[in-house]
Amino acid sequence: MVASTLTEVARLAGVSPATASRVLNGSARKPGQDIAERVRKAADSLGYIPNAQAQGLAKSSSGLIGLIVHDIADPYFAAIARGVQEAAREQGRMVLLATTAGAPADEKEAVAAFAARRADSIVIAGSRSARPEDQDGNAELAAELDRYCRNGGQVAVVGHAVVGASVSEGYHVLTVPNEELAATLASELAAMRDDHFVIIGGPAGLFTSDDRVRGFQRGLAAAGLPAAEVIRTGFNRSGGFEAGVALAARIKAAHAAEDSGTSQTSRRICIFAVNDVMAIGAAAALRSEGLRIPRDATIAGFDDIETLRDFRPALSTVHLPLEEIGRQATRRAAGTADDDAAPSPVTGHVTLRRSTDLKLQASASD
Amino acid sequence: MVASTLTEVARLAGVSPATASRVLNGSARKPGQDIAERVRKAADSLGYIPNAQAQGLAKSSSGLIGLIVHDIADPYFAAIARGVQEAAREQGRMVLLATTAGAPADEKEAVAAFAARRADSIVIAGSRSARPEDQDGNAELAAELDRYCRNGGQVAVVGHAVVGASVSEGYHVLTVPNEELAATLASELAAMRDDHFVIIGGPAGLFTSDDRVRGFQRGLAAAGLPAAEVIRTGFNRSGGFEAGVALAARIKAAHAAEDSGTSQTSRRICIFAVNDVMAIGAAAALRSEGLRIPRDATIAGFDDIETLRDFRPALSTVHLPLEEIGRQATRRAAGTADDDAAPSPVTGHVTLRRSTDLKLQASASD
DNA sequence: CTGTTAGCGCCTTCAA
DNA sequence: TTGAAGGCGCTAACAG
Repeated sequence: MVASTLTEVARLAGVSPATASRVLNGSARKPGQDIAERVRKAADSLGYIPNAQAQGLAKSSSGLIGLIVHDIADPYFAAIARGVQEAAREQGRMVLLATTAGAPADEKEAVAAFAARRADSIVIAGSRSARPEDQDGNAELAAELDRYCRNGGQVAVVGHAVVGASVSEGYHVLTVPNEELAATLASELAAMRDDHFVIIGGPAGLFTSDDRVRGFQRGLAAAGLPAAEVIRTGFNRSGGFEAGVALAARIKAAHAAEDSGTSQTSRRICIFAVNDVMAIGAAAALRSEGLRIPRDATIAGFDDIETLRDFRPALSTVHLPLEEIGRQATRRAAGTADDDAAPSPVTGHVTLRRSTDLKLQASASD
Repeated sequence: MVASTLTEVARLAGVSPATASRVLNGSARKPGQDIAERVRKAADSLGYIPNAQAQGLAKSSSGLIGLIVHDIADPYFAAIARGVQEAAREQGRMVLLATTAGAPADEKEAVAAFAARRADSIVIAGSRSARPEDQDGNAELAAELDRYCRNGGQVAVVGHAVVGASVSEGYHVLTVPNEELAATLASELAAMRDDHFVIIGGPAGLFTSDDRVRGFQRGLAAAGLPAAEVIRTGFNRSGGFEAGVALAARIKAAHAAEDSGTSQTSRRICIFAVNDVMAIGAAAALRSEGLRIPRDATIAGFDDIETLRDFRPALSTVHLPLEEIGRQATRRAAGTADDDAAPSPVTGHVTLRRSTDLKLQASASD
């Protein structure tokens, strides 16, 4: 990587590097028109591009913002990433991407790498984990973040604070009302049916999942219903699919029992998958087993992933402003938002669609 | 951003910065065990993190790889990004993300920004455009890329070369057989039906779209069929939806004519949307107009987007190894792949599913 | 307003 | 093997 330098430009323009710097890159001082013109001409005749590394070194700031996600191909993270990217652009920064599959140890590495690059701020988008196997990783991550913040870095975490993180200057948490929204979803669903509820959750210890499970149970309780059974599985499409297979077997067994008169009319199952992708997986499983939604079972998800909106039957879910969350987190970490004191909170809303539509249960409607 | 420096570590360990550097960061020379130990201890007692900017400045290389996409939230790009990210990780590099909505002018900016950061290589994933309004932007982009390459940068472009780019050292194009695959798709579809074909394409001038349209027409011609009508619209879900609305009207009109005996039996329509997202949009439009697929019309897409696989009716499409494409491009740009001479080409394959299943046309099957 | 002088933190010859 | 010195490209004080 060889390129013309500021010094070369300056020489060609017959001025000092300092002057060239002043005209080419922002500075409080404004050089004379004639000189400025000369420098600018020299600059683009040489195709000069400032060396951001050198600038960063000199100013000790990089114009970089680090983004940590579990998986950039997951539509949930992709949507957040879009928001982050947008906000970064507004701030005139670039985003550095790191994917970690949710492993705190990897996240720690990513933070260290961002710190090494002197990223101005870091946005952590993936769900926090309190699983025992992540304990050590979490501690290291917390330590790394702490150091980063002490060195003047800004951090914004989506959802929950990093386990063990000591609150310090420059550490912001963008709370997502997962629990409340899940509770609302539960009560709206419970209000109009007599179903048997089952929750398909992620691994225990994953905050986002746990919150949603807890909230849903709370909503059920508030409606005077017993707690739902919780099936723990992977926090992704295939996890949902597996759980769906198991549930399908159960549903079919119940149908069979019912048909043979062995048991009284079995209650229908209403499935709550803690995210849309899992819900889609579960729905696919039911369908592959010959069951139909909402006829044989109803189902709801969480997130309201855009790409999944055209899925049929339309998935009942909880809308989350993913892109906005990304933007907010980024702004928060930039200190741009003075509203750090009273940050505009993230809000979502329950969106009931056909996948939980009772009126359709009688008729076969895929 | 204040952090402990190599000098501090060296002082604490009682050695020279040079030695500390040799211990902490890779070097040919290996310092003595005892000394090395001392340095390492000093380093992490101070929480030393090397300043990548300074390292980059000194070595003039950054460990950065720039990725340019239209929109990171688009599942097509998200999938490619995953591959890029993976390959970058293998190479021990980090990825810098830029989104441009496909505007060459923005892409030029992005390249300049990457160059400023001294990115080791750049991967451009978005479709190239030859639209008149992009002419100037393309020229600038080509110039910028050329300069970047001349300065030692490596560039890999997915699909087509940038319009006007003069082939230079370090400029790689990862060809995607869009045309061939589209032709194959057309012939496979044509082989088993007597439908009236309609193509929903992106704006004229978008290479990826144009290639697929051309290929499809070629396949039709090879099957002895007349060229299909092409509807030009946005290269995204809403473009597909709009086109779908128009087609739905036409289909319904034909049905009405048929019912009233005004016309003879109208032939069914087989829609080819140049990408999956557009196909889904079109399908949604038909559905919202009360039409069913494949009963009232069949439809096929292109890309085989993972998130869309659970869509019903399952979408016929052309599978593209998106993630692998991202990986390959990244490797190519790293010079890692000696196979630049005989690079393993990208291959895809036609995947026919229910959305074009003729046997289902008689029965209503969503 | 312009030029000069120091570094920013690190790597890399070159001597020792 | 280790240390000393110079420079990567730029900015920020300080003179003039």
